[in-house]
Order: sequence, then C-alpha cells, then structure tokens
Amino acid sequence: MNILKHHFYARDTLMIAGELLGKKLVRKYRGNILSGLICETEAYLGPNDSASHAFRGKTARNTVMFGRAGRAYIYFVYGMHYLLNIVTEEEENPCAILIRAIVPLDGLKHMQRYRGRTGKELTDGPAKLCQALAVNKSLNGWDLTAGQKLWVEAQPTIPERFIKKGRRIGIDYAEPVDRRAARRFWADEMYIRDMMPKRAKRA
DNA sequence: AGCACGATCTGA
DNA sequence: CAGATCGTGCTA
Repeated sequence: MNILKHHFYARDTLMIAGELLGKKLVRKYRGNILSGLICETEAYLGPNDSASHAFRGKTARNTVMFGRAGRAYIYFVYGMHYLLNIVTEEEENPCAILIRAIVPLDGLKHMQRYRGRTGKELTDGPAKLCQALAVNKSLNGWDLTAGQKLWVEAQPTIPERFIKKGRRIGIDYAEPVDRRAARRFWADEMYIRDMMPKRAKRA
C-alpha cells in the first residue's frame, strides 16, 4: 500500500478534490479493515467560500481546518450525523474536502447498514459513509498520513473524461455565487461500473 | 442563558 | 415532505 502523504494534501483544493476520486479510503476498526474507493467529493474553499465552515474565521469547531493538511476534519450535524473531511492547503488556509461517497471494497460485511438495497452497494452520502466506516468525532484532527485507524491509499488517477462536476449539496444558506460553483466532483457511473476494481466477496 | 439552524437521512 | 435530534455559534 502507498499512503498519500502530506505533500499530496498541501496543494490546491479543487485539484485534490478531483484527484481523490478513485483513491482508496481505509479504516481499521476493531481489527477489521474497512475500505472503499472514493467516488464523490466536495471542495470547501475556506475564507473565499460562503458555504465553508471557515468563512467567518476560526471557531472551536473548525480549528482543525486551520491546521496541517492531511488531517481529518469531522463534525456533527443535524443532531445525529458525522461528516468526514480532509484538510488541504497550507496551514492557516482553512480549506477542506468533504468525502461524500465510496464504493465499498473490503470489510463490507462489517459495515453497519450499508450493503445497499439497490445492488450497487454504494455508500452514497457523507453521513452514511461515516456510519459504514465507524467514523465519528473521536477521529477529528486525526493524521491521515500516519497509516493508522484511517488513511487514504494511492490508486490510479481517474481519466478526466470520467470526472463529473456540479454544484454542492445542502448549502442553500450560501451566497448564490458559491451555491452555483462547480465544487462537487464524482466519478462517472460508467467508470464505477467498469473500471473500479472488483469488490471483496459478499458475506 | 437562550435560540435558531445545520456540508443529512429515513420513511410516509 | 416532515421529523429526528443536539452541538455550535451568535446575541445578550
């Protein structure tokens, strides 16, 4: 395995958001390896983005965003859900990428609730993804480059033609410019079906 | 100290 | 399309 290091994350956020597609998100939990290929992300551009938690400066919640790239920024929303982000850019430039969906690969039978009902078995949704991988706020600030508990492994970059872009989800509170901006990235259905590695055997 | 609301999901 | 459900940030 080839774990993505700090230099991968300390770069342009929009660029990384696209490059993260197809990368392998791995969680080690209670001795089990749970993993999946990232297939949807959203970029949040800190002070320049009214949809970002960091838009109005540093607070207790978003402090991790102002820190070192490659750490997990995890927060609690709607009174019941956790969402996983990866911090990007240089320190004090509070940008992050929300991981919205993965195609499960390893440990499917240990993933809570998300074997999928459609047959596609895609963990499609940032909160469902956290439940599937047993990610919660205890991992907030966790160093994803250390190779323990939670990390991301290098995988072939998805060809440009299979990368789709569009507006982000659930940010109606943001200014029109930021609502409309194409800062969500996802792997084309065709790529997911044909190109992504076959999943581990079903339980 | 009080209050409004959220980078969501589920089930009707 | 409403309800769940509570931490967070803003106002006072």
